[in-house]
Amino acid sequence: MVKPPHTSAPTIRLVAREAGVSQATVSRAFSQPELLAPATVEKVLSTAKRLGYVPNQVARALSTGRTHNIALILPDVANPFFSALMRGAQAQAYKRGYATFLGDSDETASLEDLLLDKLAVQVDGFVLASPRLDEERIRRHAGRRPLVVINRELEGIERVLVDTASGFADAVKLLAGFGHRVIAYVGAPRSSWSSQQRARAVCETGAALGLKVAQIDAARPSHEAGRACVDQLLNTGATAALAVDDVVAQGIMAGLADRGLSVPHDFSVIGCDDIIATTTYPPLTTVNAYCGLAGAKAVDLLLNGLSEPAAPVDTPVIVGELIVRGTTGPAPQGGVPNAGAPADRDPSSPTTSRRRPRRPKPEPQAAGPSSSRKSI
Amino acid sequence: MVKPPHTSAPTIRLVAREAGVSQATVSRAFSQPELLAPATVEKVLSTAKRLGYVPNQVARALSTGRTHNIALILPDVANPFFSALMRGAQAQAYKRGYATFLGDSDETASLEDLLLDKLAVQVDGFVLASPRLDEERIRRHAGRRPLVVINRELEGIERVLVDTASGFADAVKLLAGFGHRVIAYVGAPRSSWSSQQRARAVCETGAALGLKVAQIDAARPSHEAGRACVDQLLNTGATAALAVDDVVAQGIMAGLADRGLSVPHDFSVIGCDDIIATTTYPPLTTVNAYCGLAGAKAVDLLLNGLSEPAAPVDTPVIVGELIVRGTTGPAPQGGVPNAGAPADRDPSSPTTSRRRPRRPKPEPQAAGPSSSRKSI
DNA sequence: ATCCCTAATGAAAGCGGTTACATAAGAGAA
DNA sequence: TTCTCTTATGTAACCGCTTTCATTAGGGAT
Repeated sequence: MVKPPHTSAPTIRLVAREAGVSQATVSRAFSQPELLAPATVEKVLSTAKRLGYVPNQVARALSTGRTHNIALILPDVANPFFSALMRGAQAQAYKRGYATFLGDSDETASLEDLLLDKLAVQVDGFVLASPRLDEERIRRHAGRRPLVVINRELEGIERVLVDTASGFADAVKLLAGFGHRVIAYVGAPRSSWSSQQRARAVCETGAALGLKVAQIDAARPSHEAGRACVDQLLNTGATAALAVDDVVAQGIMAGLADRGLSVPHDFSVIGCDDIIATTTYPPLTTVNAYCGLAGAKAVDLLLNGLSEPAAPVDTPVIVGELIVRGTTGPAPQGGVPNAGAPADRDPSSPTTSRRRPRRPKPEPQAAGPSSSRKSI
Repeated sequence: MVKPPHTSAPTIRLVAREAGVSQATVSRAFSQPELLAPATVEKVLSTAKRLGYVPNQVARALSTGRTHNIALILPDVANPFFSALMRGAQAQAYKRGYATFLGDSDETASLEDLLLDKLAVQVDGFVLASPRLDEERIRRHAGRRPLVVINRELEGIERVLVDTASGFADAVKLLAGFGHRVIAYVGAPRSSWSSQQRARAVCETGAALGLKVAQIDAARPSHEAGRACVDQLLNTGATAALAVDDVVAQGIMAGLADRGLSVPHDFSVIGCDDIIATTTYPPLTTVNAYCGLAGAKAVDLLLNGLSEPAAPVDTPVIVGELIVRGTTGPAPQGGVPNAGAPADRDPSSPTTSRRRPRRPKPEPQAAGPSSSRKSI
């Protein structure tokens, strides 16, 4: 037997001997003190403290089958939506006495599968955010360990959904009120539950208000994709765009800037998630997706299910709200000004008739609780 | 004894019985097959496969003292520097067969301490990124479990450092070449090792080139802080700023925009980390800190140390390089134009003499491998 | 044929807890 | 007083796997 790498910690046996009680008593002093005489508990805990004893989670897990760990599996930690989600989830798990494994699937279904397999024995349950896995395999994993899914609808599997439909509907109304007649939705691939939901809300509300709605689906919802689709976007005749998320919205803003168009004077942009929205310039009008809350909720659901296995499947829905900031304004009279070719395609072209708009009024400090982005 | 929540997996005993061998043989078939006759290994593995047996990590950990887990403790997952770092670390750990716990200390030393305590028994070692903890406590934890620190110098403790000094020196040279005579460094609190290192590089190089260098220390390195310090920044007479990280740099850009100043025409800005640099507009000139690489290196160091405990303390240094993009340009003739008060302080003031600069030439597609920022 | 050595396997004692079951000591109730 | 029922604690059997030590069977060497 290989000795543990460092000085081995005091065990329950040592504490028992020192306190003059049995192992069982020490164990109970920690896990079920109500079974013991108060004086005994006191005695045990104090000697434990004196010796620096801490119950060994691994041993406890082996014996009880409860690890007090959960795992959070997500497609990409570097995506701020997921970072925020993770932050919320980890904090909530910690609060409830659970430690969190992180699994980054790098957007691939197979890696997701492997992570789920590998971590299964070490955790009491999983939170699976925006899974890339097919339904069948998700169900297989769910059959082995409790599992909560975020942003995917699977009948019979616990899930938390972020409902941004009403937020997007409000966003469309805002644009209609500003006089926009043609708007566009820039989405992710059709496989994304969230993107589909948002697209539907935009189309329906737009139709109800008599707007013309164009839809563009980016190959992947990235900054680059948002930036690249701007030509296509302008061709639709739209004067405003709603993006599937803030990152794409920011990309669209960059693309517009490339063409010398100013936001919101020449074009309005709305994002979703409210995660990098306050750091753009102008600050982005967006639909708050309460990412952190979604993570925390999922953890709660999972842990509640653990203590009450018979509980019925609950499906909390988080409703996102429109937050109006600086990237939305009146529709430009006469449509979008004839923008030059993008700068990087024609760097030598003279800067023609570029109007600098009146400065958008940035919502002063009331930009909502901005996520802290500190540095090293 | 409470039964494990779900269907219990087949154990080593079952496999042994089915294969007609002893437990020990099954165990060895998995961990030290070279001790067994090839035919036996074959027989055991095939019946194991048939039964769907997978060795239980928890039991293995209890018995061997090796968990095959590590923990990554960092101040804030939502900070893109740390998300990137985490991504690199987790991927590397996975490659080497280790699972990763995530601990977010929310920038507080005490929580960091608790996380280290709580996770200690479940992991073979820690990666501690930019710790907020005091040296004494770090050493205490390091005495209990192997521990690698990122971006902090502690004699005798393994660490990986990201050396951005030469990158910042190059950045100063770039600015000097552009004719800037007064520059400023906007840093984090003095407690940050990285910020100190960068400040020194800027001051020394600036002095060598005959530039005047101002230093501003933000209370926290956040977007808001960067934005808020712009007044102070302009008062120094500087025509260019180097920020401790990209987030602060982005904040500075927002603050300059508030005042109607354009980058890089009126003012040059340089960041650090290269993590959100390609998503700003114009794309940010920055010093690449190879965040992901730092995370991966730290994991390697940790795991190598685990297999060879006697190995000498190694201190890999990752050298960051200057990446020139669109936020740096020639110093404005006659200094920074007299900017109006920030928009949000005087929203009614007419937009006076605002010049729209010639469009900065954005480095076309060669903006480097942009981190993927996808959405749900 | 005898001895020694090696290779392959098994038996069983942990790893550090939890918990079913047994036991002992009081507290009421009859 | 005797019996039953709590209440507080101890004993010991696991949890699933690893590993030491013992055992057995061949395979040369002498």
